[in-house]
Amino acid sequence: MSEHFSIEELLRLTDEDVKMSEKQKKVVEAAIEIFADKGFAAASTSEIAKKAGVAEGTIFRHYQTKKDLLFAIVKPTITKFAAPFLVKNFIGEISKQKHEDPEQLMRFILENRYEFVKKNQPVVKILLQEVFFHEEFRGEIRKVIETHAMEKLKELIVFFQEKGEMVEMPPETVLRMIVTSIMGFLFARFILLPDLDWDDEEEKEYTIQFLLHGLMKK
Amino acid sequence: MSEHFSIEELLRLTDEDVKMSEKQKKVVEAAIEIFADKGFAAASTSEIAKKAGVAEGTIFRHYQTKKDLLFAIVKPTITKFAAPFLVKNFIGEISKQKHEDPEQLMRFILENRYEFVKKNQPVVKILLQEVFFHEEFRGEIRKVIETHAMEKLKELIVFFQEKGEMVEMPPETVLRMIVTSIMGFLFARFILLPDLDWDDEEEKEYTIQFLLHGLMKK
Amino acid sequence: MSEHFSIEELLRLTDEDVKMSEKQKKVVEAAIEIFADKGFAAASTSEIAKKAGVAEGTIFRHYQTKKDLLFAIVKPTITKFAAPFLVKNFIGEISKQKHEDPEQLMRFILENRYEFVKKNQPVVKILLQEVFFHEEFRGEIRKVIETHAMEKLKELIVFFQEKGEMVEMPPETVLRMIVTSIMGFLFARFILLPDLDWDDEEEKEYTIQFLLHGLMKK
Amino acid sequence: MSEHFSIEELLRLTDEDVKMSEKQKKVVEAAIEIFADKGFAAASTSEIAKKAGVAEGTIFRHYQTKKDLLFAIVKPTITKFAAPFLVKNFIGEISKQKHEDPEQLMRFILENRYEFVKKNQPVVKILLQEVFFHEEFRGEIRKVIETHAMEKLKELIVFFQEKGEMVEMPPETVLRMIVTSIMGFLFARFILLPDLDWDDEEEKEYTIQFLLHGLMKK
DNA sequence: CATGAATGAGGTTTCATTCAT
DNA sequence: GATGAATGAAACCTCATTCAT
Repeated sequence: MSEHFSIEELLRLTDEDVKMSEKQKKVVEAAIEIFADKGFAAASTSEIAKKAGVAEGTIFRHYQTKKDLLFAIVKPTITKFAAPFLVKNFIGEISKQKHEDPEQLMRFILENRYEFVKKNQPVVKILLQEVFFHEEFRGEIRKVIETHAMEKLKELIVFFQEKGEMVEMPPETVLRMIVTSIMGFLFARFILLPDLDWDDEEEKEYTIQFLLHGLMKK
Repeated sequence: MSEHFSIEELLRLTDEDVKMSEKQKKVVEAAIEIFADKGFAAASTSEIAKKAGVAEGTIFRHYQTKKDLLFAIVKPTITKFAAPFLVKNFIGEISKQKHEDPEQLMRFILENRYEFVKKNQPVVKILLQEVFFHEEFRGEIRKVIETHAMEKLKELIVFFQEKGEMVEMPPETVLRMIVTSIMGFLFARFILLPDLDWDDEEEKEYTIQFLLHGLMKK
Repeated sequence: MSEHFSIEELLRLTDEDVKMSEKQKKVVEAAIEIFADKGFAAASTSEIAKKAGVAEGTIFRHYQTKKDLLFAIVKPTITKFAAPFLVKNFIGEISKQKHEDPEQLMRFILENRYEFVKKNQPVVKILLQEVFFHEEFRGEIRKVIETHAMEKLKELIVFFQEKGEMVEMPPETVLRMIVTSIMGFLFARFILLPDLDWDDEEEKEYTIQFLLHGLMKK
Repeated sequence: MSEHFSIEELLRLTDEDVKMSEKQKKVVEAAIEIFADKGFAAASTSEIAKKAGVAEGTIFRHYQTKKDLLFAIVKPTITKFAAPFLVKNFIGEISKQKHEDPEQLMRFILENRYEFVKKNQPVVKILLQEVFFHEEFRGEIRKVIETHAMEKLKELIVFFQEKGEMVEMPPETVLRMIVTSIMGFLFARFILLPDLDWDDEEEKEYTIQFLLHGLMKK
């Protein structure tokens, strides 16, 4: 992938929605709702068709199989979820401006992914549910996340550790703590207990505090 | 219930559902394997029967529906997962002996649940996969965990906070950090990346360190 | 069959209940109830076993197949239903004593069969339901009724007609009117509308009146 | 509903459910044949499909359950069976033209229902067989027959009785005699002994004679 | 492009019957 | 004699997918 895509361009790129007919959009919307609700395997194409207000056959005009429909929905989200880390320039930019301050980095990541999950709740839910069952997803995630993003982040962690600001743990472990804490918050907030009465700003702040205390030296 | 059950006794107790015939055991084993592998909805009873080496009808002699089979497998695990927190005396004991030392408590919980998940990997995986789709599971978890265990733990947290040893956050939030960090580790270790080359003792130690740094005052 | 059986002997004969073990009796009782309720084909042996309080296998120790159980229940009733007409002596007796008076004959038949159906409601219901589906029943009925009873009754009808007391119709047709009227009453009374508030004596009287008016000359 | 429907129009009307595809018609035909032959519970959808020359799934595209198929076949017949009594004007008409003559009325009913049963033998057989097992049928019959038709007929009977032409019995009882005699004839003729060598015109005439003698004064 | 009837493989479940205990 | 676990065929029904219109 070229290194010169802007984020905007990247997102536009993965938003293939643009080329969709009205009916196709309806199909995707209905499928998202039903997949999120009862899971891929328990969802039936006829139910999707009914909810979308199209004929059963119409789905298969756009997606050769039910699985293709799932992939068309979830795969762009995998990419978009990793997007901020993907474009090397972007991380480069970040690290230049903000690496002085690991706190800033963590705040940025949390805030950023919070917004993303908030906006894409159902698809993220589908991804979480189905990642167990589809090697393709795990492969995609591995490819996208590990290869591109992790390296950069690990470099940053090592960089902070060498500056003496961050605790001495294997960078993979540090990464695990960060991801675990952030995803744990988002998971509790949006997936597990979305009906609780959350004070989002406060919880975000606590999560950052916890990470900083847990990972920063002194 | 008598107050003098040890954990060992309790676990043996809940295991004593085991008035199972040979064939029934085979069915349960096969079902666990297949449910864990492809998920409840995508698993077929005929496949389970074949793997168990029994006739398909045999499954339904013991479990009225496929769902009943799932529940029979998963529900005891929910209880057992919460068992260490359930017996009031046990927590009482802990808090008496160890409340001087929150570190001891966290070590205990982590070690304890680590062993549990290690021993029950497939069923825990099934639970994680299916908790999205079966309100019964969420209800059971809510009943078992929140009602009994959480109260006790929250009290402990408040107790530590009042002693000035623990950071000032809502106890629910502290709990979320603890659970998130421990479960995040276990999830990465056993479910998401079980094939990585983990140094378990080291990772457990880091996780504890992270929690202590993140949550303890000074 | 010998001509010297008394009715009592005949009934005792067909009441094989005598040789039944306690469990077998329970099975038959349960089967009657369930067959009458949901029909033979929709009744399951396991349901019968449960209601009878015996093991599933026990049924098949006494009756080789489910169909055998049905036959064991219904066939004696076919015989018993026709019993009053079967024993030649009996009809001979009747005709000697009562042929002066066809009214007496009709009253006797109606009263007699009324008591029988009343006492054997569920089995009669089963017979009516299943006669459509089992040639064996139709064969049995044909054998028992037509061969033995009908001839005698037709003779009687011809006898009355020759005496100028009864309308001139084919005796089969007269028989149809009698059977139809009596069975129609019993069917409405016990099977179709058993919950209505019947004045049985009155309705029996009307039925006799109707038959007499309809079939007697003058 | 307009008051000007003739019976012919009405029957055509209820037949106009017939927006059936070729295959659907085949399914219904096959189902009628098999239901009539072995009863609803003992008929299998796979047998119906085979006889209809369609895939088994095709049945369930048109009828959600096997029971729905049964109802789709039988319910219109219940309505049609009662149709001649349903249209108020029709009975009104009859009573105006023919109430001078109860004989005319009975002849009309017998003739009319004779033709109907003759044309709809298998479905009527199914109805008779299944009415025992499906409360829905009994409910439908009650609704259709009792509510609409019976009242009118009872009024007529009372009318005849007041004119001194008909015997003094409760009108329900008179009705029972009429229905019993007519249905008894039709049942014997078409269901129970259809293979006998019937002289239909003669038997109809005898039935009428029997009813007239039995119910008319002098 | 869209439809929806049709398919047929496969799903879960029921059930009469057998047989070792 | 009685039990009830086990069977496996067959029941009803669902569903992704195809294709003529």
